Amino acid sequence: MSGKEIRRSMPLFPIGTVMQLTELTARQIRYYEEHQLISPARTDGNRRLFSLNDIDSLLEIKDLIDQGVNMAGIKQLFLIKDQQQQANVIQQQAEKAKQELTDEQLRNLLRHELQQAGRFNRSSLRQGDMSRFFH
Amino acid sequence: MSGKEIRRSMPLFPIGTVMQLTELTARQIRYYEEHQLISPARTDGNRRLFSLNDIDSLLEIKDLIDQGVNMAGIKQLFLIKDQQQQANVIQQQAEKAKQELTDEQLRNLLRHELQQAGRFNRSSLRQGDMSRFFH
DNA sequence: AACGATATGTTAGGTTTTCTAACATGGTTT
DNA sequence: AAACCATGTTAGAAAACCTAACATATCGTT
Repeated sequence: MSGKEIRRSMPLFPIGTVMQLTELTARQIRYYEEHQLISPARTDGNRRLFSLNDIDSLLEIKDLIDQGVNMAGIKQLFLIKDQQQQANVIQQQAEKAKQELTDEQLRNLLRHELQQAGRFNRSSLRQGDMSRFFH
Repeated sequence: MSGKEIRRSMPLFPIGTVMQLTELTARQIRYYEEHQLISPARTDGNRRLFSLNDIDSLLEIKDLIDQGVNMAGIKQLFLIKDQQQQANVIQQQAEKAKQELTDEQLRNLLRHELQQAGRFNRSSLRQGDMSRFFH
């Protein structure tokens, strides 16, 4: 339950490993970083550490480059993808919020009804109290 | 479908990353390797590269050491665990083989029965042929 | 209490990997 | 042809890692 699991965003891999995993050269990887397509973390000693997400991005970049897309194009595509993801997150949050709100409302409703019932009971208990006929 | 996915046995992490992930010192990690509790791969330049499995093992080792188990004990525990896993694999293979055999047998049975039925039909068609009463 | 073994720390010297920065180059675009 | 883009190549420096050796604290055993 602590920070043991490996998250997709954890900086784990040195550039050498990433080179093998992606079949990109160090030069290419650094160039793509230079153009802000990725933002690998750094060690205290200034060495790059890549996450699984970074590797995914690099593989996407590689694909797109193979298809003739240039840096600017890839940047735009990534922006749009981010926006979509952002939209998805918001969508999910909204959904969740709605769900929670519905629950909340349900609880309110329930409480309200109980109170109503309570009044009812009270008034029904205090038989003979005609104050309810006056405002 | 190619070798893209990250397997638990892939050598990926340098010792520095593993140190952070496991909170073990380099000295400890190398010592455990010396005692053959792990066998990380090496780069061409002789640097250790650890897999997710290695990291799992190291976390287990850490746990066991915290519980007072020594190298020899851990080695035995790992041996037993390996044997059990091995047994499980064999068990699964047996199960699978049995399944396949059963299917095969079923097919054989079916064929056999059809042949029998065929004979039956034939014989029933060739009414008057009494050879079946002789051996 | 002394001893030896175990697990780990520490240090030293050497090698590999990675870093930045600069310049080189082949293909495109203008 | 000139400029640009993506990448290669090189050089020098720094970080990370390697092995090997020696140091040390904590044990269990004698």
